[in-house]
Amino acid sequence: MATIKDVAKKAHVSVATVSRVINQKGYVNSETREMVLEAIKELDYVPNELARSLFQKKSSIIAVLVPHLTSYYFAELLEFIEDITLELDYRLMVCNSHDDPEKEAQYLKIFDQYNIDGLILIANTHRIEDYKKLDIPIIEIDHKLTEDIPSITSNNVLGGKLAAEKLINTGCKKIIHFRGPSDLMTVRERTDGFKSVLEKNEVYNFSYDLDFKTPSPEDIENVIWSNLDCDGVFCDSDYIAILAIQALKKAGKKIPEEVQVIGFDNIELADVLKPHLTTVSQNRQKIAEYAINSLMKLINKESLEVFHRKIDVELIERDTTK
Amino acid sequence: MATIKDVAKKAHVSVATVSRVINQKGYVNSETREMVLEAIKELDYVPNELARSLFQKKSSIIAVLVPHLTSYYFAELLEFIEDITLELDYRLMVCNSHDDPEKEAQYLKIFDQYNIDGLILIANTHRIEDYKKLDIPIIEIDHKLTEDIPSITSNNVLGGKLAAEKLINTGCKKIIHFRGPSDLMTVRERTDGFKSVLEKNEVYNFSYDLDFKTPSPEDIENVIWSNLDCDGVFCDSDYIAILAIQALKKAGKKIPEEVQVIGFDNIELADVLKPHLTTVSQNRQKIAEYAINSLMKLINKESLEVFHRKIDVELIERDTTK
DNA sequence: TTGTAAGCGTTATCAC
DNA sequence: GTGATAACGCTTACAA
Repeated sequence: MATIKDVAKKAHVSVATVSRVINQKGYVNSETREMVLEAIKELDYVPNELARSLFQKKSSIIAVLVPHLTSYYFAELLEFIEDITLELDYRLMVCNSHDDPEKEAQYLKIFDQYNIDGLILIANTHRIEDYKKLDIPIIEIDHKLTEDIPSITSNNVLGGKLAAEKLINTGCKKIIHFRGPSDLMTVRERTDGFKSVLEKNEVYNFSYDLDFKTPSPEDIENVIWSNLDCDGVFCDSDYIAILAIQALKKAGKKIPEEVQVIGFDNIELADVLKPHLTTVSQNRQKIAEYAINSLMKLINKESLEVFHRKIDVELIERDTTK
Repeated sequence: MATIKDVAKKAHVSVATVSRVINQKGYVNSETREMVLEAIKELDYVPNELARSLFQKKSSIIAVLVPHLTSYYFAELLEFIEDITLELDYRLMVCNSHDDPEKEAQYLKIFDQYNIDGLILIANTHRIEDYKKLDIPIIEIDHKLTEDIPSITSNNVLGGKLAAEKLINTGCKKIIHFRGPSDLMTVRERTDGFKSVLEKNEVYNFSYDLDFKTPSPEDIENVIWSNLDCDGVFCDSDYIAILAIQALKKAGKKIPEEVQVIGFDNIELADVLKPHLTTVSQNRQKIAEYAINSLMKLINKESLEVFHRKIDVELIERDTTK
């Protein structure tokens, strides 16, 4: 590994000059520059980012703390985030919390140690204080833990409303809402939006809590078998919706003629599996873009025009609704 | 952010002593140690890993280069890898190549810049020389690009054989093999294993190439409609198998009575979607464990007892075979 | 326009 | 046992 010294020696200049060339800062004679560039090329020199980081107290690394890697929603979000950060010449450190406070704490420490420039936080946790202690910029996705930490979330209330309106407008009279854990803000918001519309229209409905990561197919089946007269199902994830559809089919229900189903997320499978799933689409690309964008602003000490941003969701109508 | 100097000052000792305490190296009086520990706690001090890395020329960061994040197979592999690295107190840098040589090249540069300690390579690429130039330990997963780079792969030949044997033993006479891109080693190996058994038994079969990331449902459907007399389908991924099952159902085929289907990977959905999919299971946990294990050995300058390791696959029989 | 040298936060090698 | 101090590879005043 060639160092800046090697380059300096080869180009017969000082390390300061080489540094100026690399960083395109300060004056440097164009002939000298050529020599240096030449030497850099010959030696295959790349500046050591660690040394740089040490001096500048910034690492060009940003961390993403996610609760899981294996659910499509998070994986795709991460993929978008990675795309953008690479473009901006930042690196990505993945931190998988497994929703485990212990692991989060472990990572929290690491962020300081590596001069992480910023953190994208997608956590179901509630250890707000620990995050506030961190003196690096944070952008939260999906949740809004506190007013102090800027956030990007989907407009979940709208999502709930859109689903409810669709089901009502197509004549549903008894609706099951298979939701996520109701202690999550996203879930409560969707429920609020959903119920607000249904109650105004006096349509019978109830919510059943499931785990997002491993929703129990048996539970779903049981709920459906004890409510065979339902004609609408709204699910807080497409994965849950897929399970619900299976249960409904098993119960001999025709979709969408007898029962309509709406999912949430718009994962890849929603458009592939049959029947194609009507779903509330979260714009993950936009979420990722705004998140990184905002994070960059904070890193550059600029202020955010919108501190808590809501990204609109959209109802994608496919074959599980009329 | 407190530094080692702050701690030294507070504890009325030199930085050298603090360093000794932190690293538990060299002699240090137990009373002094107590004082230092006290100071560390009071100041909430954590050593700066970048400075450490700079000196030691190791970063405790390992990089994982993957072709995608959104396919379940890679996501879960990454998840296992992250689990293990965190346990070993290493950080993970995710590098998503999108199968794009440009991006790979970009990342290749970065590995040097950050003193990355090792690389887990899961690439479909063939830029062997560039990787060899890298003077960091590499473990390759899924492929074996060259004899020089140690690899961990599933026993794909065995996978193909197991599938073929199952189909033959249950009476299949005409078998379609929906495989991945045949320029991939994994795919060729599976094909080899598969065909070796079928040809020995003189069973008619043919292979059809698909993209792993976005296999075309239309292509699958077309192939099936032009081969309605087939009674066995072997797919190189569970995702493909799911699409094939849909096409078969649409064609009015009964599974497994009229047509049997076997997938590959054993993703989560295989055991959830109906009919539950018979599949060749790749042991991702074991692959991840061996990969990190081997990488650690290389990092510690130890030699590997097995340079190219094959992990056995297993046929998981569910409801799509007799 | 260029070079010298201090400093970023560590660790390790010496003396003492 | 402990403390100076050089070194890791870089950037940036400040001099020249």
